[in-house]
Amino acid sequence: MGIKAISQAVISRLPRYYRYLGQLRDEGIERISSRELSERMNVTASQIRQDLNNFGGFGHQGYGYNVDSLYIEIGKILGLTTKHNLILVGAGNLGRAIAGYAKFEKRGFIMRGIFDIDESLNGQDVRGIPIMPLDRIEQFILENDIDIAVICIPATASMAVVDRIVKCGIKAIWNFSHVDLDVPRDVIVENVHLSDSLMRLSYLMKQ
Amino acid sequence: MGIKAISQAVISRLPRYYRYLGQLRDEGIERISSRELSERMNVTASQIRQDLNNFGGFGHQGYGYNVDSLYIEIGKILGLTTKHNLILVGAGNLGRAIAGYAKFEKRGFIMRGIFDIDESLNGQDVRGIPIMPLDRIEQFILENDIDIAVICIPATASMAVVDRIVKCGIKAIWNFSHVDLDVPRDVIVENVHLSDSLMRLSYLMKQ
DNA sequence: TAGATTGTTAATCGATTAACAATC
DNA sequence: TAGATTGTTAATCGATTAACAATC
Repeated sequence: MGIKAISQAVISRLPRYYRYLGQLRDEGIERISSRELSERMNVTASQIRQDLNNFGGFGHQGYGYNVDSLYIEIGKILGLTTKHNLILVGAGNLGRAIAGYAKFEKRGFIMRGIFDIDESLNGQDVRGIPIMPLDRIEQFILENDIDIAVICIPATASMAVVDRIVKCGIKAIWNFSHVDLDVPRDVIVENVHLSDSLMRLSYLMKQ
Repeated sequence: MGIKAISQAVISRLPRYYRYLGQLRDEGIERISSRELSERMNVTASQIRQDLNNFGGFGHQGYGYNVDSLYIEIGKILGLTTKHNLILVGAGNLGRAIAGYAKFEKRGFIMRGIFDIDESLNGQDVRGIPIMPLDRIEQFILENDIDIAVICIPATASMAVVDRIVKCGIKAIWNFSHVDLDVPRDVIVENVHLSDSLMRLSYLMKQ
């Protein structure tokens, strides 16, 4: 194949590069060397060059990297040029906060529908996105070409819903529930375990 | 000192161990071997034993680990036996969702006050936690022994607020804003970069 | 006791950093 | 051109896995 596997460590750093490059662009900075960027980001210049060279030679000897084009390239690598249709499962506080966050749409993530087990929410909406009863979720996924589901329901309820939506061809799950989901190998799960994060903070405070 | 530094990788795994042990306890399971736990958690038994032995020998040869006492020990290691007073900065949707999440209190994290630049929210509350104007934040931190601040405001506003609260002796920041905060070395920052997480998911979907 | 399983040392693997020839 | 900086190889460092003696 020629395509070598990219390590999780590298993948996790890509969004941060993207964020810094976006900021440099906003500041009107045209070019940057790996050394300058390394000082801003507090990493080694060597790491930046190694990371980027996993995906191609974006730099120019003696010049550095063009901020604008590197920003665009990393955006492509991250898949931000592809549109994704999302659904949210769980219209609680956290779910509503995420559905209400319009900025994701700039990056191609479009929230199409919200599902909740509480039928009394039926007919309500968040930012114009309708809240629907959970038993219509399969049909909605198939009819609206949904590929990402955001899971914001209690841990005990998650696995059952995930099993159902995976059967409909959902490709990725952004999981906010406090449980590790068991899915087929070709389904992506990205976890946001808030309580784990808070415990980590708690541990670090003791030191 | 005798205390060797614990790697970030190990620290990040601790909350997951805690979660699984809590679940085992709820299932009424009394003891577990590193091998059994490794199968549940999908890691190696060797890693589990190595990780735990950073903190002490919690197991018994020929027996394994006592679920209940290991759960308690990891809770202690994570600092969950210490009470922490929190404030929230930013009463937007995400902030309210976090303030509204009562479960953190079981782990000793008690939300004492909410601050927002929008003075019209003054007098409102979330779960009985008062929303106050931002200019009272310093006084509140000092008078209420606050050690953790949760930051849920736009990236552009974060650094200014963080500078102010760090001066009042805040020990840790749970940062939900999309920016890397620059703080003195003794202040802990734990980031929850939701957009980074979504980009990671986006990248993984392409593969 | 015999079997099971830990705690820990050694071996392996992978990721980060350093160095430098290539080259703009 | 001379200086700067990349892309990439080699060296180092750290984390994970394997192995096994200790021991319950």
